[in-house]
Amino acid sequence: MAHTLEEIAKLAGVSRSTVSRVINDHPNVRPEVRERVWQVIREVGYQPHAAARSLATNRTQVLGLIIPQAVTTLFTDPFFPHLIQGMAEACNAHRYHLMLSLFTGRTDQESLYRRVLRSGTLDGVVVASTTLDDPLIPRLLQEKLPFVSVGRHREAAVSYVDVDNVAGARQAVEHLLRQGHRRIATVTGPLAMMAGRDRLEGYRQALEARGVPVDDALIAEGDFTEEGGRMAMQRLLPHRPTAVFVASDTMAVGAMKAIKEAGLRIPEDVAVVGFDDLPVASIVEPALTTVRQPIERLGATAVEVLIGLIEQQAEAPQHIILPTQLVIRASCGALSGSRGLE
Amino acid sequence: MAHTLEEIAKLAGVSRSTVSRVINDHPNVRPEVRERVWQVIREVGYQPHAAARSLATNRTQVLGLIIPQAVTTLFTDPFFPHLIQGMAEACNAHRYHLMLSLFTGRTDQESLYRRVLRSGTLDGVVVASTTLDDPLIPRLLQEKLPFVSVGRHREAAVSYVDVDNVAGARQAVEHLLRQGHRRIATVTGPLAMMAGRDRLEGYRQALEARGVPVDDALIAEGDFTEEGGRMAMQRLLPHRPTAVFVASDTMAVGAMKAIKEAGLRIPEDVAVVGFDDLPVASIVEPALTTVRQPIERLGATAVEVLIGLIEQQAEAPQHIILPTQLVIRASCGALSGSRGLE
DNA sequence: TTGTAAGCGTTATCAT
DNA sequence: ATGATAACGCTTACAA
Repeated sequence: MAHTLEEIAKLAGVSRSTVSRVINDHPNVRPEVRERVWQVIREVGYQPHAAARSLATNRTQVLGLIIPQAVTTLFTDPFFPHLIQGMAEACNAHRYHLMLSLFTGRTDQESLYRRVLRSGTLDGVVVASTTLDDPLIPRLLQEKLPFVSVGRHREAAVSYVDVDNVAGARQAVEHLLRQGHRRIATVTGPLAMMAGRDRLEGYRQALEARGVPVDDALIAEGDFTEEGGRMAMQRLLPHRPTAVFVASDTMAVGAMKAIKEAGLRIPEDVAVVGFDDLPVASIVEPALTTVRQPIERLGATAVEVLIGLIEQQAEAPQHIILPTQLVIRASCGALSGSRGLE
Repeated sequence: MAHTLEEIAKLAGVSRSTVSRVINDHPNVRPEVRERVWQVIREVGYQPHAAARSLATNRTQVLGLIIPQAVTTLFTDPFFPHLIQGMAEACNAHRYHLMLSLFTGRTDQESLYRRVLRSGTLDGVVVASTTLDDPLIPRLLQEKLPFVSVGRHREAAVSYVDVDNVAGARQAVEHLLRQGHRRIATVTGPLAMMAGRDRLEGYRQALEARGVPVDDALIAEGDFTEEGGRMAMQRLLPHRPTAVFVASDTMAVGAMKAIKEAGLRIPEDVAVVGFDDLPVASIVEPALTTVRQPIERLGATAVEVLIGLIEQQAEAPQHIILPTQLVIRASCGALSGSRGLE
């Protein structure tokens, strides 16, 4: 069933090295010989043994996606499936494989780190949604394993791929300002994550550009979960915002619940804008105005950058920022124009 | 940086074989020697080279999750993230790794099959949501690679883990019958999938047990997508059902849209029950009554069964069915009791 | 252009 | 209880 180079060689009447050359597309093989060898390979359905090859070349053709402990609960967020889908497509296209390492609750971190990072199983790693001080990053830097972060990182040496969170948030808030809103609140993401900080920064920039003072009472930190969004919104409501920019759609769903529970209408009493454009954004009522980010492209790009690093077509650090796009639906009040504030 | 057995041996003043024995917990090593070797290993942070080990043992400690082409669009369904989470946890617990193979659109199927199944990279495979005639199954059978299907399969030789779709659907429909409904429609899953068929079978059984005739006009096939659910419901509405059992929550969201678009109320005019208990079930309005399935446990169980097969603690085929649970919310009208039909 | 042979880092068999 | 030594299946100088 499982053949070896040696057998193919015998069947084709050549030596092991010649078969190897054929398989690896080396020059210096007579065309007729090459063809004969391929013939045999196809006939018997030969497939090189990955481990043996990897032992000889010190390459595995396997990339890892590492999602740190803290976010495994968030794995239910559609962000990750999209990211993975993008990564998987890019991997397939480049003939790499994708290994998934979720640092789940009871896992012994250290042993998993070692098994994953030091056993030579991975040619490179994509890390997603780390916190700013995640110990994984220095660790990776020190292992000298090629890696790319999905999400900006302050450490200059880190290669990353990200969307333009600052600009996206700024657009969202500018849109609300254009509607005439002045008391605009925000539910931020975790400020321990760059995405959380960047979206808050975009909020600030938009207000300041318009000369609207930033009021700390109108800023509440969330944790990217629905329940977190709901609780943050409850803290904001007493300060009477007329609009709120929520840093993720999932949190926005929670925020909308809080608003409705308080007996207020969306968008008449409080306009809402989210971030992500997840499917849920068009399911909720009213449909959610939000900032769309190209998550699959983010994943594909991360893989491509990583492969570039591995195959040394590029040097670390690589920094790539993808654009976002404001998607206007009913929750911001711009469609009905009913506020008449334009 | 990357040490070898040889180096550890030298540092500990023993032979390579002794170090190997220590690492693999073989008996016949003097306790003091064992301790000395571990000491060195810890000091230098040695980690065995996976490829070398795998070449010698013919084991990789890697399991594959294969999702066939047709469903990659469905990867956005929260079903997969949950499944993966369960699988990842089980893998971590048993010191296996998880490799993800999505058969994405433009992929060359055959070459990916070969690279994945015949290169010896995987000790075993979990396949998810195959269609009944998916060529992958016979292929796997023939490769003699241990594998487990998430989802029942008619081929007797196939090991599988599944939830009790028939009983779950039956419960759902029985619940509607108990509410007094008689014109109960159903939006099925794809009938090319076992889950689609089984849930339809449960629907049938419930009706027949009550002596309610099964009316084909009240059965419409969906495809597990929201839009598919909406379209199927549109076909059903002219036949005036007073209730509908939708074979997935995602489709139920679409069905609810269709009902509302037709100017009907839920549950007063049409009661709705879904299947899955995804997060969206509690987000829609009214909240969706649905059949909860233990998706993470499904994933974990699949991995455990697979490992049993690989390590030969069990013989194929293994068949495991997990129970479901009816979750009653507002969309079926049972909470308000407003239909007064009880 | 092709073949020979020496690794790659383990495990496993056999002596000792 | 420990140490040589031969695999495992491939790549890659080096020779021819």
